[in-house]
Amino acid sequence: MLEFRTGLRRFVHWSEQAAAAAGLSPAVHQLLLAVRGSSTPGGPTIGELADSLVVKHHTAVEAVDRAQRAGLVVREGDAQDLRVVRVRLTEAGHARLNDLTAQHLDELARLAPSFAGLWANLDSAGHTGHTGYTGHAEDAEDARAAD
Amino acid sequence: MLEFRTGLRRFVHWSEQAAAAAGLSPAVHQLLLAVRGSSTPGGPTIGELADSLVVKHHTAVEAVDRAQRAGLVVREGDAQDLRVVRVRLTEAGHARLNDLTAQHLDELARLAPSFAGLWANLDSAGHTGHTGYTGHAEDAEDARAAD
DNA sequence: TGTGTTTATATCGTCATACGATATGCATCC
DNA sequence: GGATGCATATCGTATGACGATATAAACACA
Repeated sequence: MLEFRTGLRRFVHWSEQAAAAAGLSPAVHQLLLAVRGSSTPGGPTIGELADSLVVKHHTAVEAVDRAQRAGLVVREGDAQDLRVVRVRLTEAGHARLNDLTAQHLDELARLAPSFAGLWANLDSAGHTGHTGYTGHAEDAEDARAAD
Repeated sequence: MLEFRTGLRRFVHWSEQAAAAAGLSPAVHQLLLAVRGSSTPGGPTIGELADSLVVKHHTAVEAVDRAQRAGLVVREGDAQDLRVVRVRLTEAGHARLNDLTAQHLDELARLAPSFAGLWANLDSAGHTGHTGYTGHAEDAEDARAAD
């Protein structure tokens, strides 16, 4: 489990470094990914982005602010519902993102095999008596091993 | 890929909520896990912890400071090398951590199946022509799909 | 033994980012 | 056509990460 956590951290950390090297803050990078990954016609709304990034909407607002200031996305008002704002990638945004995506696919391909093994372990660990949370510290040694 | 990222985020976010509910800041929670997970006899050093958490050593120092102030770990000087400090969990630290670990195993067991599927996809995506990073934005559509 | 280099830990100031509380404007529904 | 609710935006605050820097012990070696 510690191994799993550390592996995850290493990937996230690596990803942030790569983004920084391309001149993107981690948050903006994630935002661009979320915008590109959206399947909503006309582009995602702020609320959808917040959901996708698992943050509150005002956090998404700030990320869009920064990305827009950097010229990577644009806000576009929705014609139907004047409350909603749709976010679209600019050409610059696309270009910046494509550079990073290729690198990420490579890195993930490199990591996937080791992670797959860890998942298998976690999966079986989950079926060996830990499915009932008691709130007590009855089996510290067992927990430590699993972790 | 966006799905993968979002899933990861959801897990991390969930984990932070669970830690907060137990009165632990995310950083301290991760620190306790790293201390417990260490196999170094006598307990991990600050440097080992920093490595395990994938942060700079002064970031680990701060986390240990906070955890120590909360009574969850103690610093112990090394007898051999007077420069190094070893970190050990207190009883309170163990107790707090055990509460959380049981929950985490449950949650991971719940998530493992869906993640396993995503890994399989990523694994194959990595072997279909993306192993050479060109630095150009030649195949935006392909990248978007993979992401 | 003395001096320079490396290693481990700690301190300081700063920055990015997330949050809660709150505000504003538009939509929708009796 | 008010009441109610939702999408977006603003403000102040807290956490946590970093680079630069400091201190002290260990080590290397003349």
